[in-house]
Amino acid sequence: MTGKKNSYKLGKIRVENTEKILEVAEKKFVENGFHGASMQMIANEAGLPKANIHYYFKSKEKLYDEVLTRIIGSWNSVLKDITPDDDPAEVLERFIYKKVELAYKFPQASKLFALEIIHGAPHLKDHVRIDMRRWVREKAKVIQAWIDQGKMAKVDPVHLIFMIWSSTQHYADFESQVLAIMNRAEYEEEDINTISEFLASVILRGVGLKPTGKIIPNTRND
Amino acid sequence: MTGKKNSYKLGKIRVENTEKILEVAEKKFVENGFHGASMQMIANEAGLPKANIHYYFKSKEKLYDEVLTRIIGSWNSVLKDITPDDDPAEVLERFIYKKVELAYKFPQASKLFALEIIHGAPHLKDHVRIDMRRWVREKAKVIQAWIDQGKMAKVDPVHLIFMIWSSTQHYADFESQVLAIMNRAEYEEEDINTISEFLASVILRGVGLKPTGKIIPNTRND
DNA sequence: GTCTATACAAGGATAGAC
DNA sequence: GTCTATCCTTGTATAGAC
Repeated sequence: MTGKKNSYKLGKIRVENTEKILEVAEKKFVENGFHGASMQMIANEAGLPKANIHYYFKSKEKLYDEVLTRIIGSWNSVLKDITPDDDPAEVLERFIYKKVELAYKFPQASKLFALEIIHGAPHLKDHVRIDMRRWVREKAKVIQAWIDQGKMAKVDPVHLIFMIWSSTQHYADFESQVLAIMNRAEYEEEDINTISEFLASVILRGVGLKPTGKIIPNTRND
Repeated sequence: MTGKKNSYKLGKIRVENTEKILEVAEKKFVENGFHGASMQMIANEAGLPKANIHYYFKSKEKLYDEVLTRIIGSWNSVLKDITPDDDPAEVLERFIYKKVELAYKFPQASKLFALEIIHGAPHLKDHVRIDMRRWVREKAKVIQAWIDQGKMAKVDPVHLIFMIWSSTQHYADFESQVLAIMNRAEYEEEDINTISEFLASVILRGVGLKPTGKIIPNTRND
């Protein structure tokens, strides 16, 4: 029983430490890039000796991979099940609001992913690429069905998805530029509503739809 | 005269070498990040001994700064003079086409700038920030004038500028993701036209305008 | 102006004591 | 499971020969 209690306690420390390390590592990788972030920096900020980081994660690469994997894993929730019978205005509006919310809540995650893609996605596993392609293909097919039913304007569904991705993520990835131009220290809840409404209104009208106005900001809409 | 001829010849070598170094450095910084790109790599690919890079550029930081400065300097051409009397549809359409063209022609430049901003813009000089803010304010003022004249829908001009930036730059910065999803090895001229037309059509309609159709792809429109 | 050789620091990783 | 001390590589930068 002592053994069990012991391993439980140690297990708890393990979980807490790895959690702390991953959190700090994400921040440091975003701020300084993969090579710019040193294990020493991460260890210091996590309040652990450098060797412990290597104990929990075999190498810097593995640590980075783990950070990246967790980020990607947390994204499979958006736009889960949509069908040709759904209302495109509602679905697209919800998609835009959700993406802006994610950009606001997890800007670091968005940034790290952006860095990875800009560098040519050297750490992205093949299955992720395939999953992403399938995800886009599926959603594009539904959008195309809406177009064929005359529910919305004839536009390329894939480029529409890119447009929603880029215009929403911009507020996370280019945060420092956006804030500098808007002369702000940081985003406020109000900005998030303004941004969501702006993007939803322009994009929906742009594809021949009308914003529903059904979405209540800052609540669960998923 | 010999002296003059000599310094001329040497000057020519200097220009050619610095040019080559800057070109290679830009590529390496984009691929590997600031810390990931070593002076050795850059020297090798430029076909020069490492010490020569230090001879032309005092330090790695200075080299990076120079690369960044040149990129920013090459961007002041877009949307130069616009006035409240101009036709918003024409101006915005030209803006979108121009930005897509830049993303296609200089993807590395776009990527390096994106990396810099994502990292919090630690190397961006204050005057650049100020210039950017002024640029946006000026253009926003003109757009607001168009709105006040009833020429286009009531939308926030600053967010509209962000939207055009983000959706166009996406094709450069997220190139690897876009190409993977589109199942392509690289962009072709045709893609550029498709993208420009898509973005112009959705954004213009989104702000209550009609695409003019005046722009002839792949020609000078500036 | 160019390049070889080298100084010096930083970083990733591990051995081994606790 | 934790941490100190250390190894070894790599990287920036420069001195000094040509």
